[in-house]
Amino acid sequence: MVKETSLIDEIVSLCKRRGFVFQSSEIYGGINGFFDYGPLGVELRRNIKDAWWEDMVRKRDDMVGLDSGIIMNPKVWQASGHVDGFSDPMVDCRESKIRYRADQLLAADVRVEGDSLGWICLLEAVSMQDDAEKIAESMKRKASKQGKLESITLRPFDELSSEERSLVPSPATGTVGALTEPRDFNMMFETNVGALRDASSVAYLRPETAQGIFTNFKNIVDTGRVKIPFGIAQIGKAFRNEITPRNFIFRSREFEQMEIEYFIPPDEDLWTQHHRNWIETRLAWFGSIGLKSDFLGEEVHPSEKLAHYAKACTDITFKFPFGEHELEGIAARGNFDLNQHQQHSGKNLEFFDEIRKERYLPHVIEPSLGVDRTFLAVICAAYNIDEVEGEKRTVLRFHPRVAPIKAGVFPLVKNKPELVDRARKLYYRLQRKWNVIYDQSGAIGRRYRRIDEVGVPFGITIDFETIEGDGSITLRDRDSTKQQRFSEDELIYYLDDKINP
RNA sequence: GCGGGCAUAGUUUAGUGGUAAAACCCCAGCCUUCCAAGCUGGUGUCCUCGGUUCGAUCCCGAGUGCCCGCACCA
Repeated sequence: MVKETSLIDEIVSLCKRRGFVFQSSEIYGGINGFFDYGPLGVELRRNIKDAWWEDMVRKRDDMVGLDSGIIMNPKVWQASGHVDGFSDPMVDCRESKIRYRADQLLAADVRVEGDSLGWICLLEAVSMQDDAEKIAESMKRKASKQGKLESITLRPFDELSSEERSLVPSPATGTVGALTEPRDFNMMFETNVGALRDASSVAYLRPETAQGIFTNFKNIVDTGRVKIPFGIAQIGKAFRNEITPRNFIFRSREFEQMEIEYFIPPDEDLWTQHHRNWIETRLAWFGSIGLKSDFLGEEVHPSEKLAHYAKACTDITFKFPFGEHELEGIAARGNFDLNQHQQHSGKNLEFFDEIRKERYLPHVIEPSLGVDRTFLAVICAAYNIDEVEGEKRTVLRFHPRVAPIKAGVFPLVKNKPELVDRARKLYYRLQRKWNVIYDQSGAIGRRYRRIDEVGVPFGITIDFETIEGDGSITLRDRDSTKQQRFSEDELIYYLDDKINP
C-alpha cells in the first residue's frame, strides 16, 4: 500500500457507511478539520484509550494518572513558549506561491559608498553570509560600479521597515515587490473567560495536554507518594488551528492526546536509556492492539531540526495509505518545561530525592500519542478485501482487544422459536461482559459478512445441534472463517482469553 | 493561505434548461439447516445562498466542504 489514493477514500466511505466517523456539523455543510465519531467509532476510541490507560497507568507501579482542564491560566502558555512560538509570521511570494517563515528569510541592502545597488534576499543557512557577499560582489561587477562595497548586514524580513520590505526581491523569482507583508498564523484557539471580553480576559484552548501535567507536578509530588523515576499520564482533547487540516482525521483541529511525562534524575548518562526503554515499550504496545511491526517505523529527528530544549526526539511512524507519518513522538525534553514554569510562576518545583539526599529539577521523557491517529492506523491496518470461495469480502481485522463489537450472536434461522430463545439467552449473558450484537435477519452467511465489515472477531451461532444435540455452540472466526464447536462455558473462557489477553 | 479538480439516495456512480435513475447497503415482511440466495414493500431539500430564465439539479457569481500539488505542522 504505497501510493494508492483510492484506498483511503474507500476507508473514509466505510467509516461513514458503518458509523465510525462523520464529518462534524455535516447537515450545515461541515466544518473544516473537525470530526464526529459514530456508534462504532466511539467504541473503538474507548477501547484504544482503555488499552493505553490499562497498560501505561494501571499495570505499572511507576505511573499515575491526571485529568487537567482544557483552559488554563494564559501564563502557562507564555511559560511554555506557545504564545510566541505559535505565531510565526509568514511571507508569501505572489509569483511562485512559495511561503516562507519571515524570520528565516534574510535580506540586505547592497551599497557601494552610499549608493544602493538594490536588495538581496536569501533563506536562512549556515553559509548565508558567504553567499550574500558573493552575490553582492557580482552585483557590483555587473553594475560596473567603482568604489568599496559596504559590509553586508543580513536582517530577518520581519525586522525590516515596511518601505524596506517593498524593495526586497523574492528569493524564488528575483522580482522586487512579489513578497507579501508578514502575516501572523497563531495556532492556538482563543477564547474569553468571564463575561467581559477584553485583552485581560483572553484564554487559550490547550494545544497539548502536557502542560497540565507540568503545572500539576508539584501537586502530585506533594500528594501522590511518588518517587523518581515516575510518570504522569493524561488523556484529553487538544486544539490546534492548523493552517491546512489534511488526510481525513490524521490532522484535525480538535483531537485527543494520550501523553506521558516520565520524570527522571538529571544525570547526563541516564536519559538515553530511559528514552530507548520508552520507544521499546511503546512499540510493543502498538503490537498489542494489532498494529504489526511491518507497518511501523522509527524516525529519529536530526539534531539540527530539534527544538532548542530537546535532547532527542524519535517518532514512531505508521505506513498510512497516504504515506508514512508520525503516530507518536517520544521526546527527551530535559528540564525545559519545569524550569520555565518555575521561573514564570516563582514557585520552587524541585524534587527532593530521598535516596540521593538532594534537590533537583527532574528531566523528562515525553511519549505523546494521538488517539485519532491511532484510530486511523488501527482501521487502515485492519482494512482488507479478500476472497472467500470466489466472493470478495470487506473485512476489518481488528485485534479482539480493540474491536468495537466483540461478537455477534445468531440463531441459525429466525423462524424456529427454540433457536431464537436460546440465542437471546446467550446474547444477554455475553452482554454483561462485552459489547455484543444480536442479529436474526437474513441468511446466516449474510450475517457473517455483515459483521466482517465492522470487524467483529467472532460469530456465535445457535443451531439444531445446540438445542437438540449435545448443546454445543458454533464459533466462527472472522479471519479464517473456520468454525469450531464449544460448550457455553468453554466458549466464554475462549472469548475472554482472546479479548483480554 | 495560493493554484487545480470535484459536490446527485447511507455508499458508488449515471443523467437532464421542463416534476431524477441504477447497483449495492439499510429497514419491515415472507422464505431459508451454515459464508452477501430469492420475492414484496419502504427510505431523496440533486451542498448552500444569490443571479439569468416563463422555468435552474444543469448556465453564471459567491460561499462552504472534499480531493491533489505548494507551503506550514512549535
